[in-house]
Amino acid sequence: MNDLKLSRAFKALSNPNRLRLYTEILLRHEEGVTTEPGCALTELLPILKIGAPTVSHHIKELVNADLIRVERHGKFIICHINEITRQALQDFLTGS
Amino acid sequence: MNDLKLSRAFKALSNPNRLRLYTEILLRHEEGVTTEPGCALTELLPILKIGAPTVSHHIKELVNADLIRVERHGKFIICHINEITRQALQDFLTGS
DNA sequence: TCATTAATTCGATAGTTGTCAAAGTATAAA
DNA sequence: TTTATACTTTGACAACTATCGAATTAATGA
Repeated sequence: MNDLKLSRAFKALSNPNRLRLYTEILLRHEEGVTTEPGCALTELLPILKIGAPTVSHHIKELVNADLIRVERHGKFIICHINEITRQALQDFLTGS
Repeated sequence: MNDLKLSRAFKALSNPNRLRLYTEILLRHEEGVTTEPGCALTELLPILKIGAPTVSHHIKELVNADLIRVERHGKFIICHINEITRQALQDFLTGS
């Protein structure tokens, strides 16, 4: 993963609200043994003190940075961690 | 390390030029067996296509985000990786 | 079909950022 | 003490970002 792509991923995590969204998706992603995998957008909305349009915008940024992917289930949007990018960031910080 | 502090560190890595600076400091930090530890600012300047004032500004941002620390050796500024922050970011991405 | 819930798009705006040129400070060397 | 090198500060400006309210689209259920 090149410098530019890495910096885009870091930029997506550089906003506190967006970082929080990613963190929550990460948490729910960790569980996922008995429960369904992924995280519904509706669950995330009440966690933050920002409106739906802004959350929507932030989710799009996370997707654009390849940090997460989303899929629609009827009315709902389900968020998933993109493991490949997550691993790439981790590797970068390891120095490998 | 809390959300806000984490997001500040990620923000510092969100600019390609600043990421590059951090990467170079990281590389030189890795070597450091025969050579002196740390990385002189003067070495970094010619790597990027930006002026000295901008590099100075970026270094300050990296310091403010606790990603690196700097020390003056006579005329020169030597940059060092802050291992604690680096480890914290890595831990965050591991989900721990 | 109508009402409800979930999410997105649009337009606006206040605030932030990256960059530079010019001027300034700090240290060392001649 | 003058000169040169290394770096910082300041002021400015174009570009970008986070957020909101209002309007819009998507899907479901009554």
